[in-house]
Amino acid sequence: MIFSAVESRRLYRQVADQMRSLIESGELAEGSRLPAERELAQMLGVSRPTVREALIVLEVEGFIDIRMGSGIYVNPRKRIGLDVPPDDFEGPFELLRARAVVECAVAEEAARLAQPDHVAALDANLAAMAAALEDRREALALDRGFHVIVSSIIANATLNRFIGDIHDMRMTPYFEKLASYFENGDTWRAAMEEHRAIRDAIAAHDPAAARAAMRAHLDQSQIRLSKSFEEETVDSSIPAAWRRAGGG
Amino acid sequence: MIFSAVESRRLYRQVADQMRSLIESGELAEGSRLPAERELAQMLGVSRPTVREALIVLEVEGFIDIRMGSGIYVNPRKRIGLDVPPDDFEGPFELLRARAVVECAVAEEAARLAQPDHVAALDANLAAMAAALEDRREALALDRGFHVIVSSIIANATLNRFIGDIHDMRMTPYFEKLASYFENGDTWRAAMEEHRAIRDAIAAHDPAAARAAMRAHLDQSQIRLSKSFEEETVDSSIPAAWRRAGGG
DNA sequence: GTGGCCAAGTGGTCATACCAATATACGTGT
DNA sequence: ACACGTATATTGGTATGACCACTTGGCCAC
Repeated sequence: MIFSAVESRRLYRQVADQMRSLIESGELAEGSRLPAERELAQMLGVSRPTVREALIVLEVEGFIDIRMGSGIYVNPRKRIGLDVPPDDFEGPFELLRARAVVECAVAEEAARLAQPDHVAALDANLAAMAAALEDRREALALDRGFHVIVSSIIANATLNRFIGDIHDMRMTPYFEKLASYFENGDTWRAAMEEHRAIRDAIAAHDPAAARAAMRAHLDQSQIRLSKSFEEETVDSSIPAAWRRAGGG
Repeated sequence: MIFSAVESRRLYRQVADQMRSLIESGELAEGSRLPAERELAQMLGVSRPTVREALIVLEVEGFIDIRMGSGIYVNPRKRIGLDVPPDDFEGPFELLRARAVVECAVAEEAARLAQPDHVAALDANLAAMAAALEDRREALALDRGFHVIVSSIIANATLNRFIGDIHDMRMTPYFEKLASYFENGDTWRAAMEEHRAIRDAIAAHDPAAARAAMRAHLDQSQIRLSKSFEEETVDSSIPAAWRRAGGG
């Protein structure tokens, strides 16, 4: 394959990922003590500062507890999930299904309540997207922004938070890596056109059309995602579990 | 004071705390670039490894973005605060509206996918509820359980988590106090009957009926909640803001 | 004007040394 | 024999300096 790990070049990240896997898989029992930093450095073939940086990552994420002068201990598994919920990990297909359920209903309601300034916000978002089709980071942020704006029309903090959280999951390293496979200027352009259809339905105060447009957008997103899996089925870096489900 | 900073003796933590404050207070604008690591080290009077460790903390926490060869940039402010949501506090009416949007769609989909064991789980929940109408804690837990079971029929972890989280909010002190005003054996009995209607519609694989039944249940819940406000309008412990909105 | 090349700047990694806090072993006193 | 305190080994914390890899932007050739 042409693409290599885009971001994981940073060594301390690789070390952190490796250790996190060991903890998540249970190979490192809860409460057990890890080897000393100097030993870990030798075992992993890296320098001690690199090991330290990796350990700090895991400490901030809550996986381990570093005690000065004593050692490094594996924390008991509690609710850690900031961006790494180990057990009930949610894959992209699952996310899209959840979005289909929630955001279709949201779009329907938004079409009823939309005010002119809401439509103006959507237009501004579309204009910005048109200028950022080739910038992955910017496009992703604007995509999130569009859906958050639609949600904000309902003016319900609970729904806003949920939809914001869902999109924040796409910013995690796992999804970033996955996204690098199938996101490009063309896919963003298609997504933008689907956004425009949603905007038009909302501006026309047509609930049924808004729901349909949102549904179409998320269906197309799933199709784009599926295609990327078909093209890259050999890549073992994508967890096989992600490919299950998806429904239709 | 007796307690001193027990933990912050670690220098890189102090540095991280200091920088985090600057970002949160807005003194470091979003998107702006920080000085180079070497300069920061000199400015703060610490070594470069210490600065790096502090920066890694902030990166994992999501405050900054470190780009190799380019620099360190302040991330746009997203939802970072997990335990301090005083601003966009969500009242019970807002919660019910969010539930109406999401759970109606969920019930509709659940009616399509329900299996016999799902219906059996709902029946077991109803039977337990019938025996716990006078036990507030137990009834509340069973109510949560019913809605989680309905959600679980769709087998989508994201939705399950969202609905579970929403119901968990009702366990907070604010809601507990509020609930004590209007929850009693009669209200729980009414809720149980509405649950039964939802169960019947799901068992009959009737999506439209399931949606309607869920809608009716949440509408009735809102009416029960409103009634409690009418009766207790003198109680200042209930934030006035909660009374706004609610729709219908 | 355009394109490619190169060099300055920046984060990433390494090696080593020493300091500070903790844990353990040992020896002394009771 | 037991309790306590000190000495020492172990381990994390910080510092210094060097070099590598990547990004960026300007310069130069075309």
